[in-house]
Amino acid sequence: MSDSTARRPLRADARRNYERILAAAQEAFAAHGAGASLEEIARHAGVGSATLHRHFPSRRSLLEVVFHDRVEALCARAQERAEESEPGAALFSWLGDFNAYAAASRGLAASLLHDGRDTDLLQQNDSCKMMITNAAGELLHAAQQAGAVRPGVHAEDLLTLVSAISLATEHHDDGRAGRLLDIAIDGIRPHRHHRAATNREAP
Amino acid sequence: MSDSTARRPLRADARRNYERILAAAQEAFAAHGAGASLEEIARHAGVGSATLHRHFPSRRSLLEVVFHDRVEALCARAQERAEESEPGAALFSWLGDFNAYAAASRGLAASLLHDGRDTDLLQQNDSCKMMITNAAGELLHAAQQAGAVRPGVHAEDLLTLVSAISLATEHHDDGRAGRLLDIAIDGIRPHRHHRAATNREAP
DNA sequence: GCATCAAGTGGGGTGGCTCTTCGGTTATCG
DNA sequence: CGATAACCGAAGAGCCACCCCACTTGATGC
Repeated sequence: MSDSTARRPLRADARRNYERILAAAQEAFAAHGAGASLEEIARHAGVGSATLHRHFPSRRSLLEVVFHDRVEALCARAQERAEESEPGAALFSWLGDFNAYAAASRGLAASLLHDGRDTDLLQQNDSCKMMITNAAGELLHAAQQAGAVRPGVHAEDLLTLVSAISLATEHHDDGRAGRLLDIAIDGIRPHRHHRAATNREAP
Repeated sequence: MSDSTARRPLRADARRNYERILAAAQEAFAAHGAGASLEEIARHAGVGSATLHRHFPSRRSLLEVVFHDRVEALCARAQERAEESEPGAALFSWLGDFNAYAAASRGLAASLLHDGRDTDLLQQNDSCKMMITNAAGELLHAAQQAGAVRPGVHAEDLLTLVSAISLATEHHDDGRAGRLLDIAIDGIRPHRHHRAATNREAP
């Protein structure tokens, strides 16, 4: 194994500041979204902005750590869903979980879509995105095996879609997110025969 | 009718600057998205930033005018689609048009989702959003009448969904936008009888 | 205990952004 | 051609992310 988490014991005050920044960031992102002021976070944590930038070289790296625990819980939830339901239902209800998590912690969806322009070239450490993609991928694969989802759909596409929905509905308090998610879920269900081109069923 | 377009003849140099700013903005938004620097736009237009802010009090108002022509064309396209195809096909192909337009002019999708936080309270002049919502609404209504789209879907929801897809896929050059759009379209189609839970069609 | 010193810190600087103010310029009209 | 109101942009206020460097402090060996 690599020594990624404990490269060097990290001095006590440094660790303390690290945690303070994290707490302040969690609060700020929840209150003002993923674009919250980093300087404000540093101020609220009682450290200089230089300290924040040393611990977290980019806004993205901060988001990554802040959301890590939550993402881990979400992935664990995927496991539970897989065990307690049949594949199709497991995937669909987990997508609901995802949406709920994204709504509860603003900025998560934006962070997952990650616009690419932030870190420009280094994109190896987007562990959150990878964790979720993997979790979604397993549920999706099982659902496809069971015939509850049609084969053409890929995990990344699905994740992009629900992230996009969560991001777009972040500011609407009506049930829009749920309705759009339902549309998306119906959209990945298998086609039932595609009967004829035009249907002329009079209601 | 009101005198909205010609309240007062507008001095010649003012009109000239107005057009220059618009041209520079079009270019900048296309190059850097809806968040492009206003100062950079002013610089590139050869005017002071004060002039830009006088003509366009908010970023949103600038986006509105820049995209107005394009949006008008898109709405006209909706009319054409309605006349040349049956209702369902008209809506679905127009959604493709929408996506193509959004991809061609970056920032349009972001502008339509408009996050709300920009102008905060005054939202009466989002004419672009209204024009598109109306155009989509007509196509949608016709499609629902014809039974090609299920009744529960609302125009605003549909617009939010496709805007979200366009925005999320803005940075991906693979066919992701098209695939997600297909999912969305399948998602608004009427359920076909809901026959049994699992289908067992052997191909 | 205490001296040593690298790891860690934050004040302050740089440059960029949005948006406003205000004295000077200029198109327009009598 | 002169008056005047419309129009202009340089300069500045108040944000922001990010960086440099002299100073502080926790860890460690004696």
